[in-house]
Amino acid sequence: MREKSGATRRVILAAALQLFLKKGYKEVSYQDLIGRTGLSKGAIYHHFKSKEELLVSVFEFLMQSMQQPEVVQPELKVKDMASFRKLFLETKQKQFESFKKMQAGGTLKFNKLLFFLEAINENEKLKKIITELLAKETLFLENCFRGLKKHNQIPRGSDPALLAKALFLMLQGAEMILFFVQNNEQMENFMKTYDETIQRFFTILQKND
Amino acid sequence: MREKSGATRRVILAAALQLFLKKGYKEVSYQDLIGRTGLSKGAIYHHFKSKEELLVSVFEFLMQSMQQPEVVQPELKVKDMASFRKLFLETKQKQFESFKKMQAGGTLKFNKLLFFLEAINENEKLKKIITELLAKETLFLENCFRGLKKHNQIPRGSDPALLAKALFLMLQGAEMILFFVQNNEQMENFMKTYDETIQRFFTILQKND
Amino acid sequence: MREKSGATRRVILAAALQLFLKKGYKEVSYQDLIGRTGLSKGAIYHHFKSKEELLVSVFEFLMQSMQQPEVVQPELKVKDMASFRKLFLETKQKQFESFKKMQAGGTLKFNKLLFFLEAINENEKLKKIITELLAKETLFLENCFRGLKKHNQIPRGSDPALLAKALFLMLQGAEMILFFVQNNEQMENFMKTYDETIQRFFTILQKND
Amino acid sequence: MREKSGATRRVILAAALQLFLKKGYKEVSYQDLIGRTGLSKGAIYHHFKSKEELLVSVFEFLMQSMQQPEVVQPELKVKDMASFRKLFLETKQKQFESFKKMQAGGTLKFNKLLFFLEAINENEKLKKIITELLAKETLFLENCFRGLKKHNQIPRGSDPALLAKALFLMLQGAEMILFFVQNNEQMENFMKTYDETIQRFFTILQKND
DNA sequence: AATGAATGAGCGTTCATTCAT
DNA sequence: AATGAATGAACGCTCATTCAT
Repeated sequence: MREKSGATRRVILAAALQLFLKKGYKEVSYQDLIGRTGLSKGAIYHHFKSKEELLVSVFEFLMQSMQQPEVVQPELKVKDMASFRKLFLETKQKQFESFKKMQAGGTLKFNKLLFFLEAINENEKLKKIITELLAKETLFLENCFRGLKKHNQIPRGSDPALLAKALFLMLQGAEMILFFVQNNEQMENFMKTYDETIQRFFTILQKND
Repeated sequence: MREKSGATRRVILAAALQLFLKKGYKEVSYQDLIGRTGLSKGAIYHHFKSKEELLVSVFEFLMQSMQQPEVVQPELKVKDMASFRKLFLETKQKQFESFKKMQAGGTLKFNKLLFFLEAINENEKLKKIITELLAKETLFLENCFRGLKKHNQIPRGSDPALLAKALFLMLQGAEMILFFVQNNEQMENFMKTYDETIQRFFTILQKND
Repeated sequence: MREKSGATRRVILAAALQLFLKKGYKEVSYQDLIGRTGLSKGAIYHHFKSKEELLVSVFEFLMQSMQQPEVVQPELKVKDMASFRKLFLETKQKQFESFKKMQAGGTLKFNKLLFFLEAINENEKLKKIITELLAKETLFLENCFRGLKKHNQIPRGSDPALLAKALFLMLQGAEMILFFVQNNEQMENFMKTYDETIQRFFTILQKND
Repeated sequence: MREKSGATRRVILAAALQLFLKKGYKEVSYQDLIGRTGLSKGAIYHHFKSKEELLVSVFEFLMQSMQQPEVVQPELKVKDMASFRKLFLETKQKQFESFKKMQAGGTLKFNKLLFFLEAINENEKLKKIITELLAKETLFLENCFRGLKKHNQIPRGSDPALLAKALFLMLQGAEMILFFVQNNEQMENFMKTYDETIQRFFTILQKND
């Protein structure tokens, strides 16, 4: 039965995404892709004319799920640390779930960091995409802090942008440490780490009120 | 004689280190190593019986230079933010320089992150080494904060361990972003980023005194 | 309807001819054919059931244009060297032009020799076609020499068949050298070479009158 | 047993030469080379770092045998048509034999023409080598005609250079026809063709004395 | 201690061809 | 008549590793 309407394309993308995140881009061979898709080499090449093109497509595919879900005016939703935590963790949870759906049952091994670094090395264009993603995440945090400020939940004179930047870096650092330390990354570990980091940040922030 | 043998070993290690940091472990071939050392394939195999063994050796070799130089009692040296910044940056600077010396004239392309991630994927043992290195860095920061606390430079009731952890994560996050954004990593970029991050951290810490 | 079908067939033939002459048979892929015709793989296979069948068809198609245009009784038209040259060059010119028309605007890259050799290797039947073509060219020359003989333009006792064979070989040799030496074969180069070769031949022939 | 002193290299060259002449450059795969040499793919790549480098090396290897054997002053040896024929055929014979020796027992399938054309297409440098080879052959013929002229064996006023050029083209043409017509090229066929062509040429030359 | 010849598995990619639609 | 999805063999080439010298 000849597939239509991009179904095969999506099968390849999902398989490639899982494999790339598990083993890294370089380490994934067409043999692996064949094994996981059940398709022939030729079929894969029919849809993506090179491994690099596949990488770029997978990347864009991934970005759809990594995208900060469109949170409408976080500055209105965040009133205190509790609502901040709630919103942030819910948002991340949604990300993971939309990502999980993409995986279509594959194991969620999630070595995002290695994959991103390799992707950047391979194709300049992907660097820009990642940079934009990171900027969006920072902006999201900034808006949250704006909400907090309005409710006097952060020290007077604090700059939401600065706080956002700081927390963002901490979150990134924490995530990175996870990649170094964990072997079988699970969503729960990430969520726990995010939560701890946010709490740590607020502890510091409020220590001297 | 023995001396000479050790010398060859070191030649290989230095070449491998440069190449691993530049291209990543997987991407480096024996061909590359031959090109940079001027030695034969057999000679390299004579000193390291596999690529993985070479990786481990290079890693240990690298760790010597990455090692937090033995700073004697940082808690005695740090009195205020200025002396904190000074000590931290000087320490990092020394690290870079000892590393530069190892490179023996090679270009300092420094994709540490990719290399670390690949190394961890390749060999479990290396994960432990990295984890220890990170712990040492955190401890160093903690001792610095202890010095600050003694001089009442941080809010009363603040936990030096907590502050250390937070700053450490921010520094890691900042370093990571650098790898994503920079192309030609230079020592200067790292130093500048470290400095900015520290200053940001203190701005937040002192905002509400 | 039927017309249209024949038209597609001709589109494919023309594209294949150009490509075969430019890159050689083996080097031309269906991808190339798709690129030049704008048709799909399936469409080409619909008209020619294999690459070899396409080759044979292209070959026959080419032969129509390579065919010695039906020169009526060249022995009546050739009276001296001047009329010989004129007739021969005009005939060749017509060949080129009919061929150019076939190309439908494509660049006239004309590596006939490579194409012929590959074609022969691929399909025994084509060898016969080429052999017949060469025989026809020789016969044409022979008839010309008969005309010359009638007007006593060649040494008494000379055999027109022998002269034809000799000149034919020279022309073939000259053409071959062109393929070795030229990069971008142009009709002008061929015409010039033919002319020079004929003149050389007559110089030798008449040296001792 | 590890081979030394280029023996393996020579094995590869001889095998490649036979295969290239038999099937043409493009058509020969590393699988073919492995089959004929008994070596592994890696071994061949150890000696020639690409197929193109192998082509160039084979070409130079071939040229040693194709080289017009150093005939000392042919103009002194050639006195009449008989001695001309003798010298020319002996020289060709020597070429074939030195070439046969290179083949080391392989079948003498000799599709020189296809191989040359492909080689030229592949690598510009080889074109120059061929051109020089052809020039040398022409010069050899010219010197022979000089000898004939000295003994008044050619029409007064005839230019040895012109005669050489003409005969050379005829020989090339004759050789080319052979490639089109023959399937299993044998030395004998070539020798016979050369001889016939020379005789034809002289018949024409002397027809009108 | 050091060389470099040899191995063979595996890589990404291209190819002519088939066939359901 | 025409499309394009799918196949799988074959391609040139690189790789880490072994080993006789």
